[in-house]
Amino acid sequence: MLRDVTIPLEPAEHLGGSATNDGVDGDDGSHRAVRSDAQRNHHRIVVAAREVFALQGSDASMVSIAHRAGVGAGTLYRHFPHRIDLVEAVYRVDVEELAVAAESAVRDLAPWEALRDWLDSFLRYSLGKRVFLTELRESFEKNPELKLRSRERVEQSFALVLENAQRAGVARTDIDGSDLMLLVGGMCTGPTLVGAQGERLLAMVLDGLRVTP
Amino acid sequence: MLRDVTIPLEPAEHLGGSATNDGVDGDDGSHRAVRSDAQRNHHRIVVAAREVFALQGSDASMVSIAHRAGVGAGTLYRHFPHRIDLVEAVYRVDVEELAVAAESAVRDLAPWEALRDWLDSFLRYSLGKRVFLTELRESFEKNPELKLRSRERVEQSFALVLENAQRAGVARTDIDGSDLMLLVGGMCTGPTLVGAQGERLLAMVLDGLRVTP
DNA sequence: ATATTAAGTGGACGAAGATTCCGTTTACTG
DNA sequence: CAGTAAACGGAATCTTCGTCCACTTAATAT
Repeated sequence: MLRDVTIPLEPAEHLGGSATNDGVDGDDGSHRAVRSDAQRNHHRIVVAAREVFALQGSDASMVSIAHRAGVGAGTLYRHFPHRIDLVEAVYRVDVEELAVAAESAVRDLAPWEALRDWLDSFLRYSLGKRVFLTELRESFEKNPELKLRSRERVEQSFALVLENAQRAGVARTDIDGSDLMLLVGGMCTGPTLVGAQGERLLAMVLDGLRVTP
Repeated sequence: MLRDVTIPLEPAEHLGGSATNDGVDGDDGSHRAVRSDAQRNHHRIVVAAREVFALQGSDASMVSIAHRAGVGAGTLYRHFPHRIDLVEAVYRVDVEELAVAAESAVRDLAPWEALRDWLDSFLRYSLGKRVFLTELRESFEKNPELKLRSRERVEQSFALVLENAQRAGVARTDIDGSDLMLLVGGMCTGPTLVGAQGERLLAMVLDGLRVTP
């Protein structure tokens, strides 16, 4: 996938950042366009990072990523001031897919089935994207003030499917989306999780979630 | 496997590694007793670590702990070859308390109440001992082969209260102690957990856990 | 007491990684 | 083509982990 869906790029003005200006020149008009080599390097770094993360896990060093991308450390840090920025760039597409899946589930399925199916998608996703969830968790742990876009996007999806089920009267109303994300996300980032175990636990959580008839 | 019941609280032994020469070796006969300064330093390091962890959180450096204990880095590493060994030593008492609480709950309460109460204790404990759970999780993530005694002790407690309820027919039988620990522990190590949220989620988990009448 | 000796000590040291700094290069613009 | 700001890259710095080893000391033997 080289040219992916044009993700609505945001002004990117959260703290310190403005790092992930994704190659596309926003026609502000007042300043120069983004240089072509910068665009190219940005892309190469993301690709290299994806490869290295897949290969070495989440303890890959920044310099090794820079080296594989064929750029210097300074260049990497110019584009991604913090490690988490790079991680977010790598997994942006996946997160977007999850969010879209939540929306289609809500649109196409009955409320309870939408909730169940999307949680199941999330679970299967987690099993493959442990690196991402781990990194996310760790940066958030280190600095809870940090607003992580991908995190918020996922939280929105949790809220979407849950509130949809709550409005339909099939899910208990004393918990909210971030509660549920804490529970399911926490279990999915557990280092010991294996496939069948996740399904068992998810079934139990769904039983606890369903409104008692 | 039977495990030796640790009668004394502060024998100067090493954890981890392969040398599981545990506790006060009674009649090895051939070697010297533990030197008094070694014993003293062991204790001072644990005390210093407790203070530093409480003060700086889990990202406290080993050298800063060594310095506060008034010993060199080498001494610290002699006593605690890995960071997790130190963490376990610091929180050993707390873990033991939890385990004892599980046993008394099972002894003194009805099965379901024992399960509920102990999970609640675990939750309240987690809120205060975030450092411990985080460290535990991280070392386990880095090396899943590692056998961590405190982790096993907690897992045993989960299994105890759960299986007790299952035998009494009040808890679903398709999950086991480590499943439950993954779920509840995962949620408790979440960086965003706050008091009321934990209680809400725990109530839900208990609903999902209770056998449907 | 004193000598012996193995265990214990502490800080210097090297590896490794994160992040910054800055002289040089390069792609746009006029 | 020249001017310029942006981007580059890698050397330099900083921090922490963990090891090593020459020296010290407490327990034991004499």
